[in-house]
Amino acid sequence: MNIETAQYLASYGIKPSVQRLAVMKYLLLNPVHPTAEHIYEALLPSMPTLSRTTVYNTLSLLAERGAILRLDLDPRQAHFDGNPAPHTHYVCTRCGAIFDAALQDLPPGSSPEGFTVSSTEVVHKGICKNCNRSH
Amino acid sequence: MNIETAQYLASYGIKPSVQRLAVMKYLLLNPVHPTAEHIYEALLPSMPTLSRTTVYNTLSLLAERGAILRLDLDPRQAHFDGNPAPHTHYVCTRCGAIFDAALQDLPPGSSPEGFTVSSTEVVHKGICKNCNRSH
DNA sequence: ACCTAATTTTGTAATTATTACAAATATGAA
DNA sequence: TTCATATTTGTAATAATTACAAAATTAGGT
Repeated sequence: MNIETAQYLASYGIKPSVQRLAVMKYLLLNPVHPTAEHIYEALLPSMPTLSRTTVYNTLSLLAERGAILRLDLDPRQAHFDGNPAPHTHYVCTRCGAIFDAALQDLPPGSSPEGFTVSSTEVVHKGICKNCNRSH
Repeated sequence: MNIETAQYLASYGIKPSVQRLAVMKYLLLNPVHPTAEHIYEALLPSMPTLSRTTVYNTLSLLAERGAILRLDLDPRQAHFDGNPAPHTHYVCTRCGAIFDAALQDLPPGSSPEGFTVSSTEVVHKGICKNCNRSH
């Protein structure tokens, strides 16, 4: 598993380290779009010397190289997604739950002239099943 | 103009005040997706007693009632859009410029079961014409 | 116009996510 | 091992936003 993760990182030109592997592995195994703080707290028990700064640095590096996505789903803090393939997100504005869905092919948009698109994010906000039920 | 703006606010169930009219008018006249700080600094010269808190409160109220949009385009701070109709945004990751475009009809997405969508945001990130030119 | 109640604004202080930075540690090549 | 480089750590700074209470404004009833 570590070897696989190391290969995955290598495919994005990222040198492995204990911390980088842990963060990447956490994102792959927990597809809940966690925040930096969430990841830090989850890893701390098994890596007591881990620093918050390392988590932030690592997430920035991973996102920069395209191994993960940094999602602006929430004005308060960034969420991260171990699946770098573009896809659609459904965000419950009541409980904060985040659901994935396949990204439908968007109709060709009329981008501003000369604009080169590098990534596309589609976010649907609303109320999830659970929150709908408990009116 | 103030009367029109007041009517506009009223149509969203918002009582007018000097500050609310100023913020709303600023957003309508300056469709550049400003931040709260940007609006505060722009209005300050003509309203020296204006408080930052009022700008934040007003923007929250306007967004809550649907008179404006709060956009999560940028992890650092929220941007606001005086046009509450859903539309697509193109964000230049080099210079920060934001362009509008009509929202293409999205193909019917497979929302998670029981999820009620209330708003949809489509953001394309990339490099704008100007930044492309100055390689 | 006046009084009172309710709403809105103001200013300061707190909160919170994130970044800057320098020292400490770990890694890899020679 | 030794030296140079890359990475991690911890603390302090930054910056957007919110909490909150006091001051000011507004609206309705007399």
